[in-house]
Amino acid sequence: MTKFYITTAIPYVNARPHIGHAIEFVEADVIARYRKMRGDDVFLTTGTDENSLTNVLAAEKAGVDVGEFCALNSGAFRKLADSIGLSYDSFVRTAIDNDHAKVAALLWGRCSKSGDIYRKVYSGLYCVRCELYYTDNELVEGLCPEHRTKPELVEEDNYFFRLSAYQDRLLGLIESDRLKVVPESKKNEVISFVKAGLDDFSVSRSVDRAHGWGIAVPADSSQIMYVWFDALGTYLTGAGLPSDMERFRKLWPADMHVIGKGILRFHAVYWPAMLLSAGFELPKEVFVHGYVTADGQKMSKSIGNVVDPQVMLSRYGADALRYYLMKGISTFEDGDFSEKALRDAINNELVGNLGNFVNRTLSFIYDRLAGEVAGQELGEGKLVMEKVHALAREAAALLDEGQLNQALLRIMEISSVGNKYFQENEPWRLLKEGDSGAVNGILLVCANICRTLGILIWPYMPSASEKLLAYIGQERRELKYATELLHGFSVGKPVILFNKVE
RNA sequence: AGCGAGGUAGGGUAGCCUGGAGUGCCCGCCGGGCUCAUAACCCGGAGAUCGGUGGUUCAAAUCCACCUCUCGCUACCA
Repeated sequence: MTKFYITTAIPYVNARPHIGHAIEFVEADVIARYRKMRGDDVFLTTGTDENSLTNVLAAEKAGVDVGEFCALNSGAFRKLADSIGLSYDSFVRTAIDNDHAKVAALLWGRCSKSGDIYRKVYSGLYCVRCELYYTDNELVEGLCPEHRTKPELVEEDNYFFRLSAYQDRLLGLIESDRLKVVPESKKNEVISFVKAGLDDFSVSRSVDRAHGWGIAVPADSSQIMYVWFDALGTYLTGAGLPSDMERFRKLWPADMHVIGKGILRFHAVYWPAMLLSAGFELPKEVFVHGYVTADGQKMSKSIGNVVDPQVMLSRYGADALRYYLMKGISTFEDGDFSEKALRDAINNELVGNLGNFVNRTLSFIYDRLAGEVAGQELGEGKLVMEKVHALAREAAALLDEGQLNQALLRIMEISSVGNKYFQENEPWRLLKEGDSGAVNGILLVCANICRTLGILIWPYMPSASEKLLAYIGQERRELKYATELLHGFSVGKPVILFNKVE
């Protein structure tokens, strides 16, 4: 059994989850479930990133204790993960997970031992109101782009990581796909970023500037780790380091990090460099998805168009939301979320195409054939099954490449093929004419198509899949069964898989 | 300004890497069929100078150059 260790990025908890977080959860979950269907031993890690100054500021603004604030928002992310059906095996909270603090310290210690962490006086232009350093070219006419104020020249003593030393090795690893960056366009971005030259980056903050929040630098109580330094370590923590070394040895290195495009550098440059320095194996793949806009506009609090996934879940359920996110938004590009489109997809595709095909097939068998179809000469149905199986193999090949959106389109096409076949062969007419042999053959084909569909939709819509497979008495959902032809079915009374929305 | 992503029928998309008749999908529109099914399904049709110009080629939505428009990012945002 091949192990497959997959991670989602860990979101900041400075605000509640929005629809963009939901799409990442769904994407990672679809891949995880697909790998399970293929027979892999899958382990999925997620969690929340809590040691950031952003969180402290957000908590102060809300007038709440930072710890409570993080716990509250982390809970909201966990609730989203649960309700959207993310099949995670470990959930790391960076602020309170004991193992995680140990991992951060261990990582620091190993990088330090390699000689890649050093102290340096850093001076830069600092905007007090942003609490951020700016470089000259970020400033607009010498002023903070946000506040239009003149930044102060601040000097601070920090630790730095020798990223510059890894430039050539990183380039080689990424170009050769030893560290695979998907899609190719993102790989090219990383390559040009690395080629432009890598600067060492600061990996600590003064306790003062960090407002005392975060993981302390080992043996220096005046400094706190830069939030990304500890956050990336989550992937090691999730795998079991350091308390469950047996699991860690089995899972590491990660097979896939699923991330949004905004944090590509951290995952494809900083993180592998840190791992090289610390002497850990590198992850195999960084899988980068786009961002989601809402009704054509960027989601933002000021516009007031932030889509709350929890509201969508309560209105339409996890399967429908998962379906729409995977079908309506392309896997690697930015995409638009609209509730109208979601509702249309439910009514026209889930209900009209998939749900209807399953329903007309199963209710026909149940009502008119006493719930049984048995082996018959399939005739033309054989060609239809071949087409269905070809589409199933195509979908699987696309899923292998991470083309989640394209694969789902193929799967839905199977349902269209089924509807067309049913329509053209008119089993209801043949039944009246008394040709029960032909009717049986047609319905056997349709039942087999239902089974193929039931298996293939599992990564996308697990509940509907399980329901459907249960109705036709087929619980097995390994991928190999999706292209297998069964010669007999016994179906129970069908229940509606998807309901129309008004 | 720099970097990045896009511009394909009324709307939304796929195709572009690995050129080969504008090929496909979803919605909308028009007409027809059917009645097993959640007023659903099936068939047919109208509608596109594939952003523009130039180039490479026997052949370009697809490759190259330039132009134009839109959008995003610019370090702690999935």
